[in-house]
Amino acid sequence: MFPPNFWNPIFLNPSQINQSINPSTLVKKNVRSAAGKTNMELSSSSSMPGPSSSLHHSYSRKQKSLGLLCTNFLALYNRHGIETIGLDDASSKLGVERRRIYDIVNVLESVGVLTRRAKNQYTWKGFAAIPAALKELQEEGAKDTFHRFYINENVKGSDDEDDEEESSSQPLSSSQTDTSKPASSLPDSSKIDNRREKSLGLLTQNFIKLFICSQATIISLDEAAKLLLGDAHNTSIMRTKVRRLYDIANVLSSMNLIEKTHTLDSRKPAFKWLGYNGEPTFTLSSDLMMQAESKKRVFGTDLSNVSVKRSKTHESATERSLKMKHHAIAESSYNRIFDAHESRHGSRGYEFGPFAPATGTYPTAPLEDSSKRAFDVENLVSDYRPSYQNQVLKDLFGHYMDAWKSWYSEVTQKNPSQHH
DNA sequence: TAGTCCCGCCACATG
DNA sequence: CATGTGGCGGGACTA
Repeated sequence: MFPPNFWNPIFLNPSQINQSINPSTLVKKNVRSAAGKTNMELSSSSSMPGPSSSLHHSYSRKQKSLGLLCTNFLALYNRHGIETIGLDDASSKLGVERRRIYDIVNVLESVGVLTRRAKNQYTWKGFAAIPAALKELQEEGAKDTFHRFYINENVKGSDDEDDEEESSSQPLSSSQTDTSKPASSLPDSSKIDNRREKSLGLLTQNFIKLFICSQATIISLDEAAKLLLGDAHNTSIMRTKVRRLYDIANVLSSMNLIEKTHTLDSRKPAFKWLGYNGEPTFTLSSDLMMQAESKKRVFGTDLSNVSVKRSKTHESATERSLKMKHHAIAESSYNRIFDAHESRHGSRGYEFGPFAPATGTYPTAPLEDSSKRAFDVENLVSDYRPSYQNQVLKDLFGHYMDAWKSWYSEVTQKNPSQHH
């Protein structure tokens, strides 16, 4: 093993974050052959490790995950004083290609955390903007066609797309968007937004609506993909859609808006909607978080997991129709959300290596008590509280640095050979 | 093996 | 035409 997030800015002092981190020193940059294939071994030479040469500890997919990147992005910008974010700045500070920044920014924007101001430039709105954004999405979903997703589960003859995005601008989209079809090229006309229809941002909003506008609390990505697509789609489309949903899920997870679990009935992996609980939560150790912050939350009772009804499939879908508005999804399932689970593999899978807190759990979200009932949109809005984050973060960084240092020295001593 | 999802080519949008 | 965006899906990595 090696320092898990070695290059991860989160383990650096905020002040150090400014000097860009350059992962490529650790991981070899991929090279694409002319043929377009990638050759990703790390390597230092042409020696090539077989595909399975696991040993190259120097590379860990996890460390490059979109979720982690998002966490770092948030750590970097979610604090006072930030009002503008430059893509190049983010890209260099986080040490990733700009392409990745777009992924993050697009979903963050769809939830209101960011707003595009100009080319290469985004305005930081902060988590405070989430409640309003969610509320809007909910209303939007409630009124428009969205419900039909729940009404007829299979088959859909005409699809339509629902959506439309932020601000309720147009009444009903109408017309276009039908060409959903296959290869048929499209009749020029309004196809321009064909692209927009498939954007990560819109997908994100629709994905969220799935939770927000229904009583479903847990949805698997496959279900989501089916719902979001008209359905009945060939595997290829589905596959692509699911890939995208993974991307989205990763960033939403790092924001703690959702969390990974699995469907009750089936063992299939799925995501649970957590909603906005008031704080960003960079998912650092809860102990630290708690101690840093005069602790206030108490572990709730845990209890079985989840209530809920899966969305789709039979009647559950039918009945509920779309009256979402308030239904308290909250009730039952809310407390355990932040406690119970998570302990297993770090929540969302990030690894904090030695930082595993004393308790051995990696928490996700400490947040304040108001966390539990997170779902009444109305309350959400009022629930927001300015963050106390700066101080906390500062403390946390200190802790992490210390932990890292000792851990690292320990490891290197045992294993002098591994540097990097 | 099934589930994840990184990575970067390249089409499209904009400047 | 150059640069900014970002859809897309191959296939590597993981559990």
